[in-house]
Amino acid sequence: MIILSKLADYGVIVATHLAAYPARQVTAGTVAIETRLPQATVAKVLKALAHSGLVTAARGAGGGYRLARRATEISVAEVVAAIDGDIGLTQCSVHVDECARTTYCPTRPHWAAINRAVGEALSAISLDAMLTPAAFVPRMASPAAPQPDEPRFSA
Amino acid sequence: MIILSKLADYGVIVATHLAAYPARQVTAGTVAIETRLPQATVAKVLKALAHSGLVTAARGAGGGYRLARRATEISVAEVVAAIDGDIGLTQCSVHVDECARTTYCPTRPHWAAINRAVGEALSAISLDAMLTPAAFVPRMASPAAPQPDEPRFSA
DNA sequence: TATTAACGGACCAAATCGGTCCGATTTAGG
DNA sequence: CCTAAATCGGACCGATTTGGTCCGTTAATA
Repeated sequence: MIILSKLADYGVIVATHLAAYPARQVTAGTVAIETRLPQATVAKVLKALAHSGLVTAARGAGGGYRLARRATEISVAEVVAAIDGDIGLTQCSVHVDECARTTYCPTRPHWAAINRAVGEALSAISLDAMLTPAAFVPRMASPAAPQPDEPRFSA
Repeated sequence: MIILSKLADYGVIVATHLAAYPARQVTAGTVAIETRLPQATVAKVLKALAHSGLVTAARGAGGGYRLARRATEISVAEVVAAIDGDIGLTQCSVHVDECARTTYCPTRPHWAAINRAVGEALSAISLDAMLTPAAFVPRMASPAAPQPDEPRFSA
């Protein structure tokens, strides 16, 4: 299974690209070329980012986008949430009222702890951190060979 | 966005239900009734769990399913992976070869660290733990009011 | 006033997902 | 044996979501 939608993935790429040149104001078309992503899709992604306030948009000639905050102060979690919406593991996490099992489902309360962990993992890394070279990423390779029977969480 | 598919969610519910009566061998129909889930879907879920070796299946009259291991030794991560497949945040996490951006995409290596965190969160909790009362779930409620501008990771 | 570029939304094709159903196979019991 | 009970392994469909494109409108610059 893949957790992030393609759009959210693009969102992180685009936002990280903007973070690489903080002062510059760029058009959606330029970002598309530089990231080698389809331009119509990049425009859609930037619209979503602008709508959530992560980037500021300037219309008209000479307009374009730029980060609304410093790259150290925007987390991957925010970018993902801007495009895919608020993050929850299960149906009842996001749409609490629509779950008829609320009263008798024993597993439900336990998702909260896992949810926190996922959220914190996504919140802990900033766009600025995404720009640092891969060599500095902590524990990128598995310390030991993965157990064959264990589910894999690959890079 | 919702991370787990409905089927995977059902899988955890069903597996947890089996964990509640470790010695019993039950049919898919019985599990469906007791969990109040549609029986055809429960059958599908149990098939997937059996295929991955998490539960053992006995065919024929008097057959049914039971956990293959003790409830303390099966993690939520395994149940989810059995139904939704191996877990990865991005496309390039799961289908490494299909990503044309591999060579120049700066963000790619950084997903590994986040991936680990998500995987560990899902691996840390066992089916047995899912059965413990909600009052013992650590830090279920937020210690402080959530920041309005921060993405939410609700229960 | 013309050009540039974001905005807002509609729109479509494709893929995925939830859910059901059926024939084949296996086991237990009378 | 023969029948009933169950899983197994797929196929299958309808609904929803998703990825991606396009267009008219608005706003800003020169």
